[in-house]
Amino acid sequence: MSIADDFDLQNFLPYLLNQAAEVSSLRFQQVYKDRYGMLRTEWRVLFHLGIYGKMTAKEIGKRSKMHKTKISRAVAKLAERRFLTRHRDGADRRLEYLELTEAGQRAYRDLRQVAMEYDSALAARFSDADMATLKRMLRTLASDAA
Amino acid sequence: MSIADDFDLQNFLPYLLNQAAEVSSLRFQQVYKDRYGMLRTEWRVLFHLGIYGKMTAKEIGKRSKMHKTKISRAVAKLAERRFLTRHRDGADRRLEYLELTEAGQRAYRDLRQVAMEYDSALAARFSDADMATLKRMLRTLASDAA
DNA sequence: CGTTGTTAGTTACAAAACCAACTGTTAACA
DNA sequence: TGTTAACAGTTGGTTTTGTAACTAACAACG
Repeated sequence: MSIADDFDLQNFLPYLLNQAAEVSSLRFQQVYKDRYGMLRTEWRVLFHLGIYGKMTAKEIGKRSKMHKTKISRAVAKLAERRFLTRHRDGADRRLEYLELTEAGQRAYRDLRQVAMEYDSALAARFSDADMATLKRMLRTLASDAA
Repeated sequence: MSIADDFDLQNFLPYLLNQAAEVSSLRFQQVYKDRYGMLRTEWRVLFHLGIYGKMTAKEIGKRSKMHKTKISRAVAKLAERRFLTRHRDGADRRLEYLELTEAGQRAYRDLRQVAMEYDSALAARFSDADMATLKRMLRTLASDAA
């Protein structure tokens, strides 16, 4: 009972997912951290704006599932560093449109390149079929844990 | 360039892994948090001791890849709640053996049951072959990001 | 209009994580 | 032995996150 239980942590999916996520995030983190002093929340906001263009904090929240306070702080940091600008909506003055500056777009394109190369390096360790299976399953798991 | 870029965040493996990990951890977190007021670090330490039996903080660190300060604080909390006991090694007095108390083992067995049921529920959404592929790939990714 | 409810976003405070320096102990080896 | 290095584990101070309450603006409906 107290020694050598047969439950295996390495087979417990949430644990395994966390380990894989942590390890695989590390190298990319080093780049956006060392190169731009960004946090995870910040590169995510940067990427959302880089990919989809101008949008509000609310929309970023819906797409990324990040909490609005995290987004608010990430936006403040990115604005302070002149990576994005904020524009109030004329009709509904609660809304604020966020848009990358030239500097923000340069940072985005730079990091996007790193991300793509890193993703390819990770994918190279597996067959195309396995990668497709993996991504499909991860998307299912991410969309809602049964 | 600024609008509708073609990079897809949902295909960037580190991002996708994080999303899946976060969502799939949530339900289990609710149980150990609501039922025992534990943190993630604490259930991990509890499980390591429940599964492998008596060991030192150092060994837990090696197996779990958690930083020693996290482990130290989790152990302190678990000891305070009488879920584990600490015994100095007679020969090398730097070492401290950690072992679950009866209460600790009860908590472990309770949570292990929850974990197993949750894992089964997650697995039920996929074929056995796909689950095997998923776990194999996650283990590869967790062991070292190329 | 005016009250009540809802929404977008921010701020304040507490909880947790991170990093570096620390204590106490053993090992290495001149 | 004596000195220096290495190791197990802890503590302190800062950063980051989480939670809840807040402000400012709009909407619904009497």
